Amino acid sequence: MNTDTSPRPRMTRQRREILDALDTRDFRSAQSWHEHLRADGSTVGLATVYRALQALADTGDVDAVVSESGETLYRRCEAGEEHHHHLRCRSCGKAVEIDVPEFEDFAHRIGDAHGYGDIRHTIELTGICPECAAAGRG
Amino acid sequence: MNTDTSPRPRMTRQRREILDALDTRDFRSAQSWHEHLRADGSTVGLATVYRALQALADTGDVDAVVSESGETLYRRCEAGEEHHHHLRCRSCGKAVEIDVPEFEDFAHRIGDAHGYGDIRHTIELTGICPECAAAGRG
DNA sequence: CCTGATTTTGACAATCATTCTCAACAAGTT
DNA sequence: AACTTGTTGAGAATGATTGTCAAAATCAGG
Ligand SMILES: [Zn+2]
Ligand SMILES: [Zn+2]
Ligand SMILES: [Zn+2]
Ligand SMILES: [Zn+2]
Repeated sequence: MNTDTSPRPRMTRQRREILDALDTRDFRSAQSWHEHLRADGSTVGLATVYRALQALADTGDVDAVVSESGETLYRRCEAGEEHHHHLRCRSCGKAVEIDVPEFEDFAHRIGDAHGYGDIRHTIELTGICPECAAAGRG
Repeated sequence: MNTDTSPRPRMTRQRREILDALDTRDFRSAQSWHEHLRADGSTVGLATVYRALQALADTGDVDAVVSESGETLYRRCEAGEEHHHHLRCRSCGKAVEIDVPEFEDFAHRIGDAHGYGDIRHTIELTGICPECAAAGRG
């Protein structure tokens, strides 16, 4: 059987630029990343940014969370990082990675207890970071 | 000062119908609740359903969660119920309320540790309920 | 019950994030 | 260089949600 169904993506100028932009490790929407890129002189298209971020999220190279307003926010994940969660600033997107070890088991136990299978969980902490609080934002 | 800024909403036929429909205590999108209502003979408009659900969510009479696809799902909350979380079926919306007492404190401790204020948290467990699993859905 | 002040409704337009379309383009191969 | 095939980007399309506003309904008062 051939399990290599998807060839590795080609390294284009756009993909490079997007990867570079992601070094600013904050949570931002695809549109926001696009603005940043254009502001930096890039001519990359919005659709391309969406496609790249989704592809990266699929491979686990970036984290994606859905904000309270329903937008999807993306952030580069530390290489080789394991499953984890975030404490994110609702104002600027700055995030800290957190572990909630006790919860990982708890989730499955609860699922089993109610007969639910294929359990997935979401844990998101949001707040206002020190900088934003000091600046009166948020 | 007058703190009573919002008069209690008028009891209209539409509001009554929506409240009744909510007795089916599953998580459904505004559009889905609207379909149910129409299927039951109601002539309520979509915008009205959106407005009612949002108002109820604001007062805490219904729970609102954002699904992975970004849709907002609503479900009637048990009267007088305190803060809680859910284990929800991704296929049919059936949900069980769960407590995660250990986590409630943890959230604030983590926030303090990083200097983040106005901490909020989201915990959602999703899975496939026994019925859906048996029916091959999901 | 009638009336008027105010709220609510609903058809439809408008928004907004995201996805789709498809012809032009560029990466990587030979 | 020539070719094959994945990638791009402008703009259209989609889908959920919100805004608009005239018509209808609620609920005090009289
Ligand atoms: Zn911040
Ligand atoms: Zn986890
Ligand atoms: Zn189910
Ligand atoms: Zn909680």
